[in-house]
Amino acid sequence: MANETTAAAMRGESMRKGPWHEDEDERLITFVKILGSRRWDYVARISGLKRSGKSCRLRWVNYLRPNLKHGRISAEEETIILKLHEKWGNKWSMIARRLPGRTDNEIKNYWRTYIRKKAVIQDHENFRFGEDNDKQIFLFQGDDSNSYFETYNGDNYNPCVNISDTKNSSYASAAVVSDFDLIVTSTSPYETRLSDWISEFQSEIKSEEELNTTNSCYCYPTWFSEENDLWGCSDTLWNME
DNA sequence: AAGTTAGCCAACCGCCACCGC
DNA sequence: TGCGGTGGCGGTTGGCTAACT
Repeated sequence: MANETTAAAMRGESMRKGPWHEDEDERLITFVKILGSRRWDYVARISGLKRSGKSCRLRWVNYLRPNLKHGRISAEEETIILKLHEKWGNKWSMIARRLPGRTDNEIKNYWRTYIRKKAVIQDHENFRFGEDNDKQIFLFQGDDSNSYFETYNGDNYNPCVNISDTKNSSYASAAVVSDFDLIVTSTSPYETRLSDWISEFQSEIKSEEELNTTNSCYCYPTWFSEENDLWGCSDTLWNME
């Protein structure tokens, strides 16, 4: 761990990092056959690989272990992943145990690249109008140039308000928001991404405001007010409880 | 043909739980 | 009982490559 590396450094060893070479793989396989796939620190030391035990374990589990399947996830596997994720959430190792030959890392990567993307697209295709003040609301602009808001319930973003529908809105209009699409759907911790986004959004909006373009429209969610402003990052947007 | 962007995936990092001393 | 070492896990990063402009 930090300490594994530190310990190695204290022994005067420099740890290798980065991609594994073929000869390292061969050596690791040999020593795992002899010593077993348990005491990784021991395997790392005895084998003479200048890798941490953790790194050895990871390489073995994700790449060298026998009976690993490499290649595309099948439709059946995808179905299983979807079902189990729905049931267990991001318990990648649990899900992986139900998919022989697949690693948690592989499933995690797959989820991030394919399934999530699909889910987002599906959301957008099926988006329905509605309003739910108990949820957090975010501004989007889709491909079809319809701006709308989405709610976040802790797991998903669900479209809810078409802001072009001014009759229905407690949202004031003032300036156009350009080219926003799927801004809040990324997978990093929510607050971090959101605050990054807010910063970018803020500068973009402000510059647009300075231009004072016609055909423009700011859209404020219901919790927005002079005292409680979006850019001041106050209150409900960051309060997920 | 060269530069840029997006997608993919291997590997790393940080946290936590467990275990033995 | 507390502490250090270790393994496991989920989140994140960075590099490679293919696709696009």
